Amino acid sequence: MMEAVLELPQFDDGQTPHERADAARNRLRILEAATELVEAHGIEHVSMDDVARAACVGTGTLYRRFGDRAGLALALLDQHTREFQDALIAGPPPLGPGVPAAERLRAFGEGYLDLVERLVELLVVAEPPGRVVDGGPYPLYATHLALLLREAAPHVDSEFVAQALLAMLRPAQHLYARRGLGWSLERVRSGWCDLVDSLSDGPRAAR
Amino acid sequence: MMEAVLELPQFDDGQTPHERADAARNRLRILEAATELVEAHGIEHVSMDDVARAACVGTGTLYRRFGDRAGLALALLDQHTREFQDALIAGPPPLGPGVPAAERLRAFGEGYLDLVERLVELLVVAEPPGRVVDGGPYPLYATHLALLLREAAPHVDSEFVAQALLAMLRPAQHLYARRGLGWSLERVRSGWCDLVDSLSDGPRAAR
DNA sequence: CAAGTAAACGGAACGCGCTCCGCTTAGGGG
DNA sequence: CCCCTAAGCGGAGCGCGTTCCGTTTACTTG
Repeated sequence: MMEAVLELPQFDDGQTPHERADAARNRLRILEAATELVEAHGIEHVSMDDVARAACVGTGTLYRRFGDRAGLALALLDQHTREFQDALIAGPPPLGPGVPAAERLRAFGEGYLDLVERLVELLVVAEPPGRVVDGGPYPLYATHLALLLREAAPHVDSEFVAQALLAMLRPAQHLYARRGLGWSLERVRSGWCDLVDSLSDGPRAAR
Repeated sequence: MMEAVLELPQFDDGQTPHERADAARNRLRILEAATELVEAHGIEHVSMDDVARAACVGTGTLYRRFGDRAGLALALLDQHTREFQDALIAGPPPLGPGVPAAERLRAFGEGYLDLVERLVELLVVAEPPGRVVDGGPYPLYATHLALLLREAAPHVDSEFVAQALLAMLRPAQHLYARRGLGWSLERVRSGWCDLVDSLSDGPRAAR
């Protein structure tokens, strides 16, 4: 039931035992095969067995490497999201540092919405029902937003509001807004901006 | 793949063909058996086959009545949520009408949080990944919140903010806040209140 | 009350995610 | 260079949600 630490593609820091050569080779094979299959058919039409077969690997191997379907999806997502994360921390403004927090909040929403828009299906799979939890990039996003909010909206519980804002951007939620409600991306975009602006609007009297 | 209209426990309005006696009896049996099993073991330990067996019914019947596992969970939820819904529309203030919108917004959050707290597991099952959509009580909640927001926070897209607020109360999200993040119910509660208050705080200059 | 028919029934069967376990092999120590 | 062992491997197997389809049955019509 997936409780082992789950080997990550981490560097050998002397602490972790070192990843065996065949293991590394298989991880690559799997990632490669999965990427190709997903690009071709969309993740909802690719089963774990499909990936295993295409990678010439047993299903056991697949699960040992990635834990479960969500973990594999997360790994496929990794390259795409890493780029965005780097831009947040050290990229050019307004996404990166160098402008007022309120502006960066808007930029975060717009940038992330683009990401979600492109990768919804993968994101949905990477985030199964009872497990918005660990692993993914959400903790980073949450911290990032909380930090910005402390500056832009010091009058509220910034961690809570960070989570609330993030909740709206969750893939399932976005899917609902876009497909279920039929909202345009522009509406969501400007809704986000209005919302963060109205939270930022000058600190008012403490309650 | 569940596209038929899905028979609801609706009254015979002359338009719908009339539900056959055996069908009605089986619906009751299933609901009864499911309620009991879920109370006894928690929904995560009750399979569809378990329910079918306990209700002395084929699995086919189960699926014809309720569409899928989520539909069954929704039906089990129905009685609990109906009460809350009635209170929203016609109950005593501050949940029902009769006080300022800002106050009712707070009351909604607190009341709904209690509901979620009691019924998370069921709610999670009732809301599978790609389907925050139709059926459940969410549309009602969304409309309700949007209405209140139009009064309390006229300066933003009230439908959008309604969805955003609702997103934070979604079962999976709540589970994450409570268990993943370890937040107390009180923190979530007061986070909600702060948030809606800070949205309500006097209309400010239109942007 | 008999016959016709659409609806409902039940459970075998399917697909898929995930686990388990006996076998194989990489890689370090002697 | 060989041996030993822990890590890795593969795929049969399991549980469960869901579907399919041949059979049964409640209601209607005459």
